Amino acid sequence: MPVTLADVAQATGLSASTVSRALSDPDKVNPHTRDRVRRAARELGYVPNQTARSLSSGHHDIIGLIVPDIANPFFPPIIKAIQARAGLKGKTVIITDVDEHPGDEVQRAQVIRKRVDGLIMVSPRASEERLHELAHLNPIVFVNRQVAGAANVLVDNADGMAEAVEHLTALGHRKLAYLNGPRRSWSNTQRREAIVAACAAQGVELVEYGPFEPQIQAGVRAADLVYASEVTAVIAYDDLIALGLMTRLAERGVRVGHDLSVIGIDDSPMSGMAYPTLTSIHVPGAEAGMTAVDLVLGMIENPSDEEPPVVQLETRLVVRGSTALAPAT
Amino acid sequence: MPVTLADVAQATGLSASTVSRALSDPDKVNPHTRDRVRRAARELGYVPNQTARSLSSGHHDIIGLIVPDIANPFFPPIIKAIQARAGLKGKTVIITDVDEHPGDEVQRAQVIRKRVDGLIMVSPRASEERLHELAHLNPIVFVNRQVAGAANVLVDNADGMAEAVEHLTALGHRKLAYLNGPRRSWSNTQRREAIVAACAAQGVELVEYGPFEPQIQAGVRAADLVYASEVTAVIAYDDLIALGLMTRLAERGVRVGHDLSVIGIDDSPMSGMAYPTLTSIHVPGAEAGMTAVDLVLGMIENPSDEEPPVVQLETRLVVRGSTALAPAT
DNA sequence: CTGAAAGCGCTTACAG
DNA sequence: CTGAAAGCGCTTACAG
Repeated sequence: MPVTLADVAQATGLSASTVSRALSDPDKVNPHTRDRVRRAARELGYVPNQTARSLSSGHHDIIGLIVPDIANPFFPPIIKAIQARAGLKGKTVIITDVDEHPGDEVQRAQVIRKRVDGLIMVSPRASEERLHELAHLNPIVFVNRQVAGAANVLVDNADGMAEAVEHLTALGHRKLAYLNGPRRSWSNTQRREAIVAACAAQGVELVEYGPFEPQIQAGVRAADLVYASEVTAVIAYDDLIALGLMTRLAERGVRVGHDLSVIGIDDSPMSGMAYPTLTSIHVPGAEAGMTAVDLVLGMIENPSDEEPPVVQLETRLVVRGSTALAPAT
Repeated sequence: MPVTLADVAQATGLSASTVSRALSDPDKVNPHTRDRVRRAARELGYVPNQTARSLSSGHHDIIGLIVPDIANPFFPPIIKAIQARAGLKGKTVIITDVDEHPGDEVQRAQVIRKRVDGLIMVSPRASEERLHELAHLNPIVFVNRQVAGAANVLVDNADGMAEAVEHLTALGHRKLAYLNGPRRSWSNTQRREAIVAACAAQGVELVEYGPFEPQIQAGVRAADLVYASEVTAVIAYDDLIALGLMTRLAERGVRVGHDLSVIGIDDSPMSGMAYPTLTSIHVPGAEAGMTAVDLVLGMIENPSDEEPPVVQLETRLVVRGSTALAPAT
């Protein structure tokens, strides 16, 4: 039923080979022939069958993207940046959401790898051991997660975290809490180590709570722990936890940005819309996504046995309304 | 390099046909043979090439999903519901985000249609005329958008809107504003007609503003118009606009849920987290998504020339903190 | 229950 | 510059 290459060949009286070339490698064909083929193709409504093309050419012009949770506002900007960048280079991206199930990450990657030319995995939750299994399948780049020996786009939490602690110190805070992200989360380990170091360096007392899932509800739970403690400032593993925290504290009569200061991480779009607006550590997600596309395309075009590239990006603090002078004691 | 069916055939001394059957249609093969094949496949690390399988079988076990904007919190729950439901039936879904470009919707659909068995389009922005072009390509179902003669999962805005106006009337509001969504948006037309009808029926005065894009920033702009007007309550095209509105009004000293009542639409996860929490009209997105999967799979399995199915789902009002008694005049 | 053969719709060396 | 042929890795009637 659908129009095939053979139909176009027949209509023009040319061979399938020539039609194929005219359409996908025009330089190898007489300009006049090329135009004739193109016109016929258009008239017949010919659309190449990508599946057949992939099978014979061995490439798909598709990049696979695996993310933990598209409902987490940290990811959409990254996904969009990746799609935009890939589109610019003529590649399509197919997205898989694994719903925060670490076990699914590797399995889903296995399933789609034969359909894609390369993979990007953003903030994977699986163990490094399991991620290693993937490193040799396709060109693959890991974003926001260090995997030894693989291509990585990493975000250095240290700067932003140091700025955050510095900011709080300058406002007179002497005792603060860190709300941990998920147990075994690589990002959380990075963030935790950065804040411990920053607090030690700046002589600030630190208490920790958690682990908490990166969800608003977890922040709501955290609020009661914070309420019962004596800290004057809180840094949360991410904006979602921070937002849940603020909501619940408001219910209990705590004025965030007055009685208590709160800092989130990710600088997601919602941070500017919360009440009060949320001071947050900006993580360059879109930039990381674009970089990942460039890396993976480079690896596809130019498969080498050299050490895979590793790119480091920086974080920085964005000050808004949720941080203020420590209350007088 | 990768292990093929032929490798497994050779290893077992069987033909490729038998190996193929043992793996994908086990009932057609001697149980003993089947086990032998499976063991060999496992040992060799054989993974079927889906591209080849698709080319010869003619199906992909993939459903294509096209959404306007994954960063809009209305969509992730729908996407997740679709993925979950499809996964249950052994299908994979590939998501395409068209970044609110109506022109891309049809084009992207054309591009992926040869790679998928069916399409789901959620809240498409393109003209009905253009959408009609797609209706005959694949099995396709349109969610949250009426396209005559095609399979539709629709959401009836009338009930929720009537409840919203009723709720405000009961609180003493007599003059309210509707913030329109995008010009030419089908949903906006539905919502607008529903509110006009509800206000007329209940004797409430209505003023309109907009069009506004479904983005927080648009709500911020809307706030100043509302501020300058004399309404005591506002219903926004969606939660994002409502949230932007609330934020900006708070900045200007208006106490939402006291001086002014605000109602959003979509009941997105953020509505419970805003301050005050946002009264919103619940739209059954997840349910719509699951229904769409069932419809499209039904159409794939059972292509008929009968009238494509149309399912209607209901909306309802969820009351939270942003609506209150009209201020005494 | 199993195998040989054709075919899915392309691409791409190889000749000419 | 163009064509005939082989091949990508499977599936699936058709025989036996």
